[in-house]
Amino acid sequence: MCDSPDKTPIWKAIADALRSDLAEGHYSPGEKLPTEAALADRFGVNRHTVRHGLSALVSEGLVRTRRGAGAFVVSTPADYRLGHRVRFHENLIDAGRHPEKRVLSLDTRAATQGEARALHIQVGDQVCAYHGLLLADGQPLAVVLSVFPSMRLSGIFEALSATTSVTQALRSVGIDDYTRASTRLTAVRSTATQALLLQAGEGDPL
Amino acid sequence: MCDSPDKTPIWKAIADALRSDLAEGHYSPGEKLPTEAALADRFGVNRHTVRHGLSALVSEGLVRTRRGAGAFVVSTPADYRLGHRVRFHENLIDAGRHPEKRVLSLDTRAATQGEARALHIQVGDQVCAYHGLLLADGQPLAVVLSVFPSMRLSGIFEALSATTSVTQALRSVGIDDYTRASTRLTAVRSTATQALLLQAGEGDPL
DNA sequence: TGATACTATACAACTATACATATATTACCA
DNA sequence: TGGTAATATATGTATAGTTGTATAGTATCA
Repeated sequence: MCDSPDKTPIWKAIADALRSDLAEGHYSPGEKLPTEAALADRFGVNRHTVRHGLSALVSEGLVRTRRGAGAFVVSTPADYRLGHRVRFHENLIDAGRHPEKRVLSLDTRAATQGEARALHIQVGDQVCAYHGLLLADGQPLAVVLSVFPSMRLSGIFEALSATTSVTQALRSVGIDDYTRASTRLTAVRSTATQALLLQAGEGDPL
Repeated sequence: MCDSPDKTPIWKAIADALRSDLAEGHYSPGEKLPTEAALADRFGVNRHTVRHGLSALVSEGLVRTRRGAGAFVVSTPADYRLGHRVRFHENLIDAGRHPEKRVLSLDTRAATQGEARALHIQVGDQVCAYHGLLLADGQPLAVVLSVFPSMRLSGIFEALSATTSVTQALRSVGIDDYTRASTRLTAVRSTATQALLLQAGEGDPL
């Protein structure tokens, strides 16, 4: 009965993610895609799973592979923008809820090993850890924890300190900005990637 | 035969046995448990019975399974504490930088104690953990870890499955909708992710 | 009769590893 | 400078192992 929400194979999700990358012009024709190993690492899956996804793109004629060389873009899907106006899930979460963001704490401390590795910084380097709670209509929607390297944030901190004076008032604005800024991010690679993630199931880089 | 007046099902007994093994440190965090086949052989039962027991541990958050890889002991993270500074880091990404979002992994698992408390859900409830990396101009800006209660995300999951079924055609539309809908989530997501990471500690038993 | 618990079998999907083979890069030498 | 060999890199292929899922069957108990 309950058709399990995860029905998309990982390889297909990967194919979709790459296809959307192509459509976004992230890779131009003739350009070389990342190696299978790199992609496998990025998606946290096995190389064969990536290969499966790549082979789909190859059979679609979007990508061509050359043994020993790599995978190259042949053409970019043009029918990507065509809008079938199929409003399926327009009301997934919105439905007119207004979000709220609650700051639980903010702290400056040294980066842990994992964070350092992820951010390409030293283990001891200072990072800014933000801990917050996201609410929708008063209901907790998610706990959030972000870690930023202090170095790269120095400029931002200045901007922030300016805004911090407003404190709470800033909150909504902050959300707005963040939202807008990350909207692009989301659009860039999200649905496919998200689908992939859903399936990916913790690709811990052990 | 089963002549014994068993009141407790076999699968539960198996779960208990494994749980006590874990409690006694017989398996260290991150370590791989014996395969289902091996366990089935050891306990002299069918593989599915072992799976039933294992799934209990999984939903308890003690164990995590990866298809094709095996079952692993979840690394029990010490709850970390953040200080009480109040500052903001909201609009980091704009400032004209080129943002990128890279998905590291996505996982569905049981909520930890802290997460459950923050989200007002039960400890065992399923949550969707998203792990990503935020880049600006190609440089890693932040690691993000978000935890969402699966219940409240059911709509999104459906939406995703829907889009994947329609494949590409829906995608552009899906992205649009998704973007708008998940804008808030994204804002949340970035922060939430962190919490998870810190907890996960990302044990690198490399 | 029906529900529950377990068994049995089969297949799909993903992982892990190893090796073969083609290409790219570098080092070396004339 | 130019050509060749050696090395590293990347794809192609093969094999085996593991989890996920689906289906069907049997035994027990209420």
